[in-house]
Amino acid sequence: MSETGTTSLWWIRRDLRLMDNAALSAAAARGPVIPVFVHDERSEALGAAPLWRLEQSLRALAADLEARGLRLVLRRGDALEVLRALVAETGAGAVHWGRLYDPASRRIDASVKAALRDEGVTAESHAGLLLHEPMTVKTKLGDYYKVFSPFWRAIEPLGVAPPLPVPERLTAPAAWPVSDDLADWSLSGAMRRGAAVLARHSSAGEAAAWGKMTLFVEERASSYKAARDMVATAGTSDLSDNLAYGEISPRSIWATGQAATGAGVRGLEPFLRQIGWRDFAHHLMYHTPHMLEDNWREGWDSFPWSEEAEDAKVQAWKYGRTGVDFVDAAMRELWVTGKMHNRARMVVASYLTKHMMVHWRVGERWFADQLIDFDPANNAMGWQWVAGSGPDAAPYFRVFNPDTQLQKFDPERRYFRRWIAEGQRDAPETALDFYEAIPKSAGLSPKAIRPQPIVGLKEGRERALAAYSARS
DNA sequence: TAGCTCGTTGGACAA
DNA sequence: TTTGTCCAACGAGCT
Repeated sequence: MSETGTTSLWWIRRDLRLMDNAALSAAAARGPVIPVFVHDERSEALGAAPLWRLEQSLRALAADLEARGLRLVLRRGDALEVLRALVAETGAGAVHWGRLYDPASRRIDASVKAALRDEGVTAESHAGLLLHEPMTVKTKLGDYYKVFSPFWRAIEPLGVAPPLPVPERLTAPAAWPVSDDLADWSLSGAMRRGAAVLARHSSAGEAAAWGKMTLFVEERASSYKAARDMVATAGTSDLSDNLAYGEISPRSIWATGQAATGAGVRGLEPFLRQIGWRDFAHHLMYHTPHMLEDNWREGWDSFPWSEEAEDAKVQAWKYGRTGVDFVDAAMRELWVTGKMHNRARMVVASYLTKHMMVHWRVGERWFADQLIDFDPANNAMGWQWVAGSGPDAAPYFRVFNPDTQLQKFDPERRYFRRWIAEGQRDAPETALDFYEAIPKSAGLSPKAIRPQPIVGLKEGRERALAAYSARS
């Protein structure tokens, strides 16, 4: 395209940001950039909350692009067909994008790359989702890692590549291709009533992500190690959904953490280790993609888990009506905020898979529909870790006791009161929001009486342990 | 290679 | 109330 160089498509995946974006930088270095997001419902069936959150992220990115004289081009359909059509419409000579590591995305990447190159178009994928590429981290014997600690010991000393700045020059093309209207995609449709509730509790976009990062470094990092487990305390970075959509990159987080540590801020190490866990989950998904669907350890295939997702007890779990305080509070936090405290995730997962003896897949699917920070690798690894079927060495008798956990990590019952309205005279907004988020057909009311536990803690634990030791 | 050490997140019970 | 010990015994990764 004339004197301004080659026009490139920046194909946006899970990297809705301008900073530290290798694909955007590579495109911008060649000339005009056309940012394009392809919504491909057939190859990526996102749940209700992730779709809602995607819309927020797309809006924020569109505004950021507009401020720099660019537009966000939205198209729906098969990625390769859409990109081909755009190349033809715009005369673009290159397509750049950020790599993903789930099996479906890898197949799409490979086919897009091969087809475009065949047609003489430069097609390049770039790293940026993780601290380190999953294929580059290997044990001394050349295998992939199956245990986190040695994995972390291997990558932590390596440091990470410094983040890239926002490209200085972002040039618009001579003419913009037509774009869908985001509103027509109805990404919030599946959330129904819940969308308005979620909107009160989350903030999307690159600027919001950096706001959280700064707040964390300045006010939370020093007490993170102890506070991160206290479920009623705002002790974490709260960046999980921003990370899930790539509004901030892990390399930027790493660099910010290192700089803060250098400036004397303490406590960043355990936080950066958590970013390492995110890498580890993707490392495992890359090397053992069956982890997303099936037991990572085949030995668990014979375990007598129920998979009745519509069972009344599973419904009670989903709607925070198990009668177990910690579990119910956490499941309601999920309805209202689209997130759940990490410790609470372990507790509700343990209760579902052990006390209730329901397959982790049922819980994993529910989280995939409800979490605004949904990430396939993190979600599958987390569920399999708790269930015992995953790559981890926790002994099978490790069954969380929700009551003990609540005493330990919510001794003043602030978390419980924040989310459970029943029995409170002046229930807080957060607890009442739950009734606005759930379907009216659920027929729940804050005036209801707290139910008795659907599975008692003692019997549940004993039944699970018996089933585990009988496992052939 | 064979042996050694260690493994994110726990619970129950006894002293 | 707090602290220690056992639960049951695998397998990853290193040396």
